[in-house]
Amino acid sequence: MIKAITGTKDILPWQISEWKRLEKTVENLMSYFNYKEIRTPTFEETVLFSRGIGEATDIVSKEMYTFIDRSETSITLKPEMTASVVRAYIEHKLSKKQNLHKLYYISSMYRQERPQAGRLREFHQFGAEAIGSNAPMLDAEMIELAYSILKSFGLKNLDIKINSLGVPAEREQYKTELRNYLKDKFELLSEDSKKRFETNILRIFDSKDEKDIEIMSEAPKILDFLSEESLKHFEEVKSYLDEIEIKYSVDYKLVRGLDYYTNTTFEIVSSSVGAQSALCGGGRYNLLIEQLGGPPTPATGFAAGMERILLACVNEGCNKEEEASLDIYLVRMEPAKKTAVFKISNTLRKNGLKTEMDYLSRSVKAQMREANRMNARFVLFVGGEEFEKGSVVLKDMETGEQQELPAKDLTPVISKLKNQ
RNA sequence: GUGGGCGUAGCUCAGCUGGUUAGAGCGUCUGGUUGUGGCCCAGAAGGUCGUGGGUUCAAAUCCCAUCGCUCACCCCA
Repeated sequence: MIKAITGTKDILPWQISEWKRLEKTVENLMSYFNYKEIRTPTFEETVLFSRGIGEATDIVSKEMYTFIDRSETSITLKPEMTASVVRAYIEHKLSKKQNLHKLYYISSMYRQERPQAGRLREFHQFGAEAIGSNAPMLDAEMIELAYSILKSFGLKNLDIKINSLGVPAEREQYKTELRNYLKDKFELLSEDSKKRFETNILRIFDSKDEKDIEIMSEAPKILDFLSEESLKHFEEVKSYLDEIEIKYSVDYKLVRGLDYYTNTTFEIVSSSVGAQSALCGGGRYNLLIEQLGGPPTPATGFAAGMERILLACVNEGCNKEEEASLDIYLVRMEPAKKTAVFKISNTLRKNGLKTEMDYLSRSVKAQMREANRMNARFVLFVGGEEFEKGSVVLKDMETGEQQELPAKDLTPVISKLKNQ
């Protein structure tokens, strides 16, 4: 049996309604905040991501789906959207069009990680990017937007965590300080953290090792290394959140894994999913546009994992079962009436009625069971002595009432169904 | 990449101190008088017991390998 590739999933018909509900929620809120949708290709030149996200990050160094195509170009399936959106922003010279662009997307992403609860190799994200302003208000709006979508979808048990990573110079100084602090404690660190000491020292804060946590609780904090300006930006973001009464906690351990973040970073976590509890993450990236060859442009954004949101929703019981519905089911009483039924279905469907019939030559009883299972509002019997007289019989599946109607002119049936 | 758990019917699972034709519930299908659903009743279909090897008179059951799923680490959304 051929199976779906590891880490990919089919979304089956009965799961679609929740996906659509989430997509609609996203579209709604995005429009309230005046974000415009953007769609970019599924794959890009590899260099876009290696340069944008950072060569040393896990995503680039070991998780990308990269291949050489027939024209010898190195292609990569997008592992995230920000780099692509920025590429489009630069390529189409959007900065010339207007100062600020507020963009959103809903799309699939690809990363070759080991699958687990809330983590797939092909997964879906929605997100927003506001390119062209350094206003702390926009950072706050970004958090408000992400939070509003999750709330509006029906999620509870959410926590917002924010932090500031400052600008690169400040961060470098902090890293140096951190290295000094950890130097004589190095041997006490876990094996993973020893590696992180070299690769990405900030990530040691993320460690779940008890000893590491103990060591890091005494470590210097990034907020103490921020400049006046960075600190002011951070304070403003917080005050805007306070103004609109959005609760958050400052988490100096919140370190994003992508290289391009500057100043504000945030994450929204849920206690309703497994270990992969971050439903949403984002922050400011003021240097990325320039780094990718565009004009120096400040920007901020976020991305949210749709599978995780859906999972949290199921675990919280906030999902809404959509009742299957059918306006009318046509029951064929004798095999010979096939053509008549087919013609009637054509008329009803042309008039905008959800119509179904039997394709398996089953008994009347079986057809009725089917109509019931499909939750048909009405059943129309075609055949028998009534049909000989030129009539069809309409049955209301709720009340059980039946009435004879002329087969030639189905207008009364149609208007009855449309009016109810 | 590392570690734990699990692979028996479409689904959820039982059976696993080795022993005749491998079970249940749900679902599906067909019937319960000429042409009518839901509830109820009856019957039926449906399984290479993940795959390959080994031990044995005998393997779903024990051993090994392999593949897959899953959870966690890692990382991230």
